[in-house]
Amino acid sequence: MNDLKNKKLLLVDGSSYLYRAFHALPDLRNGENEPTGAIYGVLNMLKRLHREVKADYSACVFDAKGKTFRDEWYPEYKANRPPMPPELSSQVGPLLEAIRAMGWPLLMIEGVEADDVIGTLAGAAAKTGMETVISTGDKDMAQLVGPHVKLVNTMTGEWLDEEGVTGKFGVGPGRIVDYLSLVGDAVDNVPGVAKVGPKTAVKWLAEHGSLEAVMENAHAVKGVVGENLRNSLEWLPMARKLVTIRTDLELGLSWEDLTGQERDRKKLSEIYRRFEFKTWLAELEASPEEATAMPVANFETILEEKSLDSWLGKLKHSSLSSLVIETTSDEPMQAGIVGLSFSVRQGEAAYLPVSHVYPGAPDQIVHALEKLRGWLESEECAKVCSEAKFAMHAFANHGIALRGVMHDVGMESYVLESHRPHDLESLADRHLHVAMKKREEIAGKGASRIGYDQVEIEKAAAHSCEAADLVFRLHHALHPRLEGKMQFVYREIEMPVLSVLFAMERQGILLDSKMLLQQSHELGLKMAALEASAFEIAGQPFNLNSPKQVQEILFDLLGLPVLKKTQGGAPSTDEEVLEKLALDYPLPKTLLEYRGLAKLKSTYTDKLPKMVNSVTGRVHTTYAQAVAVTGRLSSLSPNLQNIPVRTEEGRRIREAIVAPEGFRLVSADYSQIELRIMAHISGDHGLLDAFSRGEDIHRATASEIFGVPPSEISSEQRRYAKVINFGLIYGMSVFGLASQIGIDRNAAQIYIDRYFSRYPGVAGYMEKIREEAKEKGYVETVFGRRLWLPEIRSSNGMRRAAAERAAINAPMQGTAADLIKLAMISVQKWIREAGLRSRMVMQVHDELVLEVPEGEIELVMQGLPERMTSAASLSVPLLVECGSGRNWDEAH
DNA sequence: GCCCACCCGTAC
DNA sequence: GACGTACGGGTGGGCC
Repeated sequence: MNDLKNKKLLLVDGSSYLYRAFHALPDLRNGENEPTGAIYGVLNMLKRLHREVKADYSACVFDAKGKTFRDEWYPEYKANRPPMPPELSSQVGPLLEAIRAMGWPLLMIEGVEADDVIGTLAGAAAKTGMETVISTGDKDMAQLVGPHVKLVNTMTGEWLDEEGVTGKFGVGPGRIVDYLSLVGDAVDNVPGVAKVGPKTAVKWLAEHGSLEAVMENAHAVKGVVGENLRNSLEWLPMARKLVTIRTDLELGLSWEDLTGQERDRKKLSEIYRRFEFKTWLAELEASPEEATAMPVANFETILEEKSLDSWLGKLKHSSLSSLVIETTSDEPMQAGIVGLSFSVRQGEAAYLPVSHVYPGAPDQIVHALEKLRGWLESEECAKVCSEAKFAMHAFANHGIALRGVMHDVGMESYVLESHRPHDLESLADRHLHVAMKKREEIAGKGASRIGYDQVEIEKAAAHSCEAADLVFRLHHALHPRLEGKMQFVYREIEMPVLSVLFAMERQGILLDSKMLLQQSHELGLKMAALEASAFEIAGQPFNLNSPKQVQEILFDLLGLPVLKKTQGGAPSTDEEVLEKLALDYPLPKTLLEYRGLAKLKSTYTDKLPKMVNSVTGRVHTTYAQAVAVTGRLSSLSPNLQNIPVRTEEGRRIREAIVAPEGFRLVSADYSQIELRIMAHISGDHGLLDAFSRGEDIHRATASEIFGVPPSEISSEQRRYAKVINFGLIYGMSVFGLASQIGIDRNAAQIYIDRYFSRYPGVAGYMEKIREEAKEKGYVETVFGRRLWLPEIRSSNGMRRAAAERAAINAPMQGTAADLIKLAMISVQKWIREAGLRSRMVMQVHDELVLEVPEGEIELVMQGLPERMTSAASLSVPLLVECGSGRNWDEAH
C-alpha cells in the first residue's frame, strides 16, 4: 500500500479532552439548566482540529466502559478515581452523538483504553510511512512520538515532535516509559519509586541509559532514594507494563473505517439548538449545503529547479510583478520567510516554498532566496506588495534588501479612502468581490494557531497564490483611481516615506532598561503605600485597578456624590471626577495618585524593557502608515508616541530613552504647527500677522479676546486663550469650552463670539469646510489628501455633529501629517547624500528624533530645522525648535 | 481558556 | 451629548 505514505492520520484523545474541557470551562448551562460545558469544549476542539489539520484518516477515541487488561494485571489500576460526576456523565451521550453527526469516525472499543487504541493505530500508520498527528492533553502519549508521529495539545496549541519531547521531559520518546515507571502516575494510581520525581528520573536515565540499567545499578545508589529504588525493584516491571501504551493490538479496523463522513446537518442543528450553541447554529444555517470547490486558477507550486528558473525569467522581464510573502510570525523583526508567491499576469501565480515543511521538502531556504536575491534587490525590477514595509523587514531578517517596491495596494487604498480597512481580504472583497479565506482559516488562531510553514503545502500554496493574484489585480483596479493630487500624496509622500519608516523601525531606539526597572521598583513601593492608605480610608480592601470596585467603594460604601456617568451609565471615577471629589474627601486624592503611578508602571516602566529585541538590544516600534484617517502615523509594539511628558514623574521615562555611546539625541519639533496651518488655510489676517511677527500666539489671542495689550495678559488669560486655540482645532463647542476652563456657558459664548469677531477668517473657514464636507462628502489637506466623512449627512444629529468636528480638524491635522512626512523624506535624502552617520529614530506627529554622532551635532542642529521648515512653503512661516541631549528628556 | 467591551489614561 | 487622532493596560463578563 504505497499510496498510504503520503497520507495523514489524525487521532484525537477524546477522553482526555472530555475531562479537561469539563474542568477548564465554567459551568455552562442551557436554558433547561442542562450542563453543556464539556460538550462545548470538546466540540470546539474538534472544529479547530478539523480546520487546522487536514487529514486523510481520522478518529476521535474514547475509553469504553468496563474492565481492561490493565485491571487484570493490577486490580488497583485507576482505583483512586472517583466516579464521573453526574454533570459530566450526562453530557457524554449527547457529545458522542454530536461527534458522529459532525462526521468524525468515533472509536470506543470494549476492553481497550483509548490510549491503546491510539497507540495501535499510530503504530500501524508508522509502518506504512503515514504521518500521524495525535491530539491529546495527556503527557503519557509522549512515548508514542516518533519520526512520523507528532502530538498536539489543542487546548494550549503546543506541538511536540521528538525534539520537543526531549526538551520538555529531558528524555526522548523512547525513554518516556522508563521515565513514567520511575516517577509513577498518580492519576492512574500507578506508583513509581517513592521520592523520585522528574529530576531524579531524568538524572538516572541520563546516567545509565535505561530503566533496566538503572535497576541493575540500584545497589550503588546512595541514601533514602537508593533504598526506595531497591524496594521497588520487584514492582518496577509491573509499573512499566502498566504505563506502556500498546501499539500492537488487533482492533479489527481498516483505514476505510477512519474516513470522515459528511456531516448530518439535521442532527447537528438539533443538537446545537438543544444546547443553545447559537454561534454554531447560525454558522451551520448560513453555510452552503456542500463546500464548493475553488475554481481552478493557473496557480502552481514551485518544487523543482526548472520551474524556479522559468519563473525567475518571467519576473526579470516583467514590467511589474506582485510579490506576497508568508512568514513564521507577524512581528516584523521576528518574521522568517516560509514562502513567496508572485504573479506577473492576472489569474496566474506561483508559490515558492522557502522553509515550508512538507513531505519530501528539501533543505532549500538559502538556495531559493539566494537565487532570487538579484531580482529582490533590484531597484529596476518593479514590485507591487500588500504590506511592503513588513515584507522589507522579513527579507531584511534574511539579509536581503528588498528594493523596487514601486507600489503597495494598502497605500493605494489608504490614499483613496483612508477611513476604510486596507488589509488584503477587505480590499479583495470590496474591489474585486472575492471572498478570500482569512489567515486564521488557514493557520488557525489564538493558542491553536500553527506556523504557516506547518500548513499543508497544497493549501498554503493555493492561498498564497490567490493573494499574489489579488495583489496584482488590485493594483490595476486601484492605481488608476489615484487622480490629481492624490497621485502626489501617493507617489511623493506615502511611498517614499514608507522606506524612511522602514529604516527607522529597523534602527530602533536604545533604552536604559536598568533605569526603568529601578523606576518600576520605586513605583511599586509607592503604590503599595497608597494602596494601604486607600484600604485604611475605605475601611476594607478592594482592587484599586478596578473602576467597578472603586465605584462601589466611593459611591455605594462611602456615599460620595455622583458627578458624572460613564458611557455605560455607571458612575464615573475618571480623573476629572476624582479631582473634584478630592476637594472634599480624602480617598479620591489617594486614588488619583495611585492611578498615576499604576499607569506609569504597567504601561511604561514594566512594559518597555520587555520590548527590547534580544538580537539588536534595541526597541523597534512599528509605525502604522494606514491606520489614522487623517494621514498621521500611529506607533505600536510599543507605542512610542504616547510616552509621558507632562508631569515630572512621567518625564523620567524619557530619561531612559538614550543615545548610544558617541551619540546624542537631537529632537526637533514644529511649533504650533496646527494653528499655523489653520492660519494658512483660513487666510485669516489677524492670525497670519501674529505668526509672521513671531508673537506668542496664545498671548496674542488673549490680547484680542480680552482687549488688553499683550504685555498685560495674565497667566490665567493666556491659559484661557490656549484652551480656545486648541478647542478650535478640535471643533470644540461652547459647552466644551465652558466645562474645560470651568466657567459658565454664557461666559464661554462671549469668548467665542469675541474670538470669531477678531478672527473672522477662522469663522469663515469653519463654515466653509462644513459646507464643503457636506457637498463633496470629503475634506482635503493642503496637499490633496482626502478624508471621507460618510456620516456628514447622517440624519442622526450627534453623528453628524461628530463628522463636522472631524471635518474641521482633519485638514489641519492631516496637513501637519503631510508636512512632517515630506520633511522626513527630505531629511533622509539629506542624510544619505551628505553621507552622514546621523539617523532618524522616532516621529511623534510634530517632532523628529535623531541619533547624531557627536561630530555631527552642530551640522544637524542647523540642517535639520532648515529642512523641516522648508518642507513646504505656506503663507505662514514654520518654526522648528531643536534641542540635544544624552536622553530624550534632555533633548526635548 | 479565549475573546471582547468597557473604563481609563497617555501622547499630539 | 458636548474635543479631533491614536494605543494599550486591567477588569470582568460572555461563551452556553
